[in-house]
Amino acid sequence: MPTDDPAAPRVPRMDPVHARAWRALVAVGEQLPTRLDAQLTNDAGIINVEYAILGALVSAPGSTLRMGALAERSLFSTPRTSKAVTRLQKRGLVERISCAGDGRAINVHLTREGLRTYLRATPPHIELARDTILGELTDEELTTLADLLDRVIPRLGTD
Amino acid sequence: MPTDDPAAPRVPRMDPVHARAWRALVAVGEQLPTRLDAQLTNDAGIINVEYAILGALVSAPGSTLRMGALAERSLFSTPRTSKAVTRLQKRGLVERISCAGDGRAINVHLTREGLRTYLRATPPHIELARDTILGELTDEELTTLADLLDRVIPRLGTD
DNA sequence: ATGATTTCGTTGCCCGTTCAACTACATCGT
DNA sequence: ACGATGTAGTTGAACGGGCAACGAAATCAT
Repeated sequence: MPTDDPAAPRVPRMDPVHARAWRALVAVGEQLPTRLDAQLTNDAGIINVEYAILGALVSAPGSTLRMGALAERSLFSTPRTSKAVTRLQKRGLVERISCAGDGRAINVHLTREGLRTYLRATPPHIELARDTILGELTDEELTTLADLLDRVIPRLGTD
Repeated sequence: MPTDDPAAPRVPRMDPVHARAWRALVAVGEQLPTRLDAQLTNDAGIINVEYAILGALVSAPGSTLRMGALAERSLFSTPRTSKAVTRLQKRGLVERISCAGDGRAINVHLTREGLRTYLRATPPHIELARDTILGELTDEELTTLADLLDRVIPRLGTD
């Protein structure tokens, strides 16, 4: 009795070891961003891109960063960053300042309100990370996980 | 000289060990879905949700699954699944069959074209997984990664 | 100098996702 | 039997992201 049931045809299958890791990564990819955005929206009315931008500005000298540096740091696309900055600017959390030296460049500067929002969003964000990551994993396991992921991630960005 | 530079105020910081793992997970969450969709669109004109749906149907008895089972299996929201099925149906890859026993339920059935598309999409998908995951990691490391992620993932869906 | 090329950033269009109604059917209680 | 509650699935509005086209300023070549 060969197993060539037409309803379950022989289909190319991933190696089980790979499949397990792959499924897990995809699950993270599908669920984590949604979860993050929901939490941040709830706590501070922003989403993850915006939080990342504010965070980058907070730890930048003069609370200011050029548009491109912002995008590069956060690994976000340029249009995505630009539009996020526009949203933040409309809410007064950030301001665009044209760069003296280079007419094309734009400096993004964190306002006091922006800092306030970031400070308000951060504690629950940290809590979420703890409750999600550390909840089940030891420090050693977290380090192992980070080590492994850090070797996978660079391969995601390129062809 | 206290380090209370107004431009770099004391801000709540995540534990470095956590921070590293967290950053890595978020990076996967931001980059992997985009990458997946791009690849699948290129190879078969579908996106990941749709590929997952086709895949679930392929390994379902009778190539048929109820709407809800489809959503639950893939961890996708119900509207998302419904709309994806609509798209697949418009392209003839899937058909809706009203359930005899329960007037509310809908059975989703894979067409021959749908199977063809799935079979066309799968090999490059596997290649992508190999080139992305296995590219740098040994089988043992992949197993470790999957073990760790499988303990994190359940915590993403709740609360 | 001036035209060609490259770089920085923005915008428009299209599409997919979410969230909150909403329809339709089933089921439960009495 | 019949109204109340619950469940399956769909739909409409708002919104964010990708891609490609664009404008504007700097740089380079001759």
